[in-house]
Amino acid sequence: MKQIQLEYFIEVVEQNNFTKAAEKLFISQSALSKSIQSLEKELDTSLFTRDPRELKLTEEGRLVYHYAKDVLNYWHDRTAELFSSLNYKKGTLRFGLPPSAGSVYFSRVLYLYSKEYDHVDLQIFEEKSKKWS
Amino acid sequence: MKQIQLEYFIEVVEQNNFTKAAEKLFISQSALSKSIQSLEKELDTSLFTRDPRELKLTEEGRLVYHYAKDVLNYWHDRTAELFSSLNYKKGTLRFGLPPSAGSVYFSRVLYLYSKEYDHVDLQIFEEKSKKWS
DNA sequence: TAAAAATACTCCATAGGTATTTTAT
DNA sequence: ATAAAATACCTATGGAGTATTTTTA
Repeated sequence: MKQIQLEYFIEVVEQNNFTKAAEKLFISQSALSKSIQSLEKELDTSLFTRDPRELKLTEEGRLVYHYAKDVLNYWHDRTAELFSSLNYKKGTLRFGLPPSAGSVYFSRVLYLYSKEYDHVDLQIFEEKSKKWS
Repeated sequence: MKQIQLEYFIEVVEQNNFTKAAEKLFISQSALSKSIQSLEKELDTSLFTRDPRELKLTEEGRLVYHYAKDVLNYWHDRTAELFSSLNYKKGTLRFGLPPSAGSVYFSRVLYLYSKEYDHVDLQIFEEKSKKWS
């Protein structure tokens, strides 16, 4: 059982829809589907009842959801503590883009970055070039 | 930061020696070395002072060791709870081998199995074939 | 019949292995 | 000179992508 699978599973539960969750996660619907299937296989249970009309968590799915939130929260909190104990150079990464480009093109990268370095205060903004200082 | 890196790091600390830790982990010394290096790179710190004569944890290494023990314990405990809540078919896997073969040949497989399925009570024994029942 | 998930492939990054080199006493 | 870690190089697996098919209200 990998962290990433639990992150993905949580997003599917919260969106109650694979396709929307995949968008939020910036991965393909196919990749997400396979990831959840591998989790179900490992737990030897099914986490959702799949109708094209409605996705519903099973009883086991509910258990796994609470478990996943719990362990990931713990992991993230302790990790944040570790990074501050290490006097990790916390800081703000200022990241400017010309308005015409639109930060949407960078979303996947920024998303991945913010997951990896969630102890860094990431600010994204768009402004005319004269404002940059 | 991956679970596996933390498991490896803990073993190196507890053996105080890369080569011995690699044996315990059933991976090559090279793979272990690279794994610890990637962890050091990610944390942007060095975890050991390396002399060929003595390996010593740095101050940061000590912090990371306590962190690693903590988060992995939490992860394992919660996971064990999840598996029992799922009425996971707990049980004993009895695994017999002819004495001549020697279970040493299966050690890597068994080691990996026991890490993956640590909620299963795994018993390993060697006996003459007449005793099997 | 349409929307959503599953499947069939292809590709690539990374974890691992073996063999060899470096390092410090 | 030696023991231990690092490095060079190779391989294979798993996670991701695109395109397509299946499913059922």
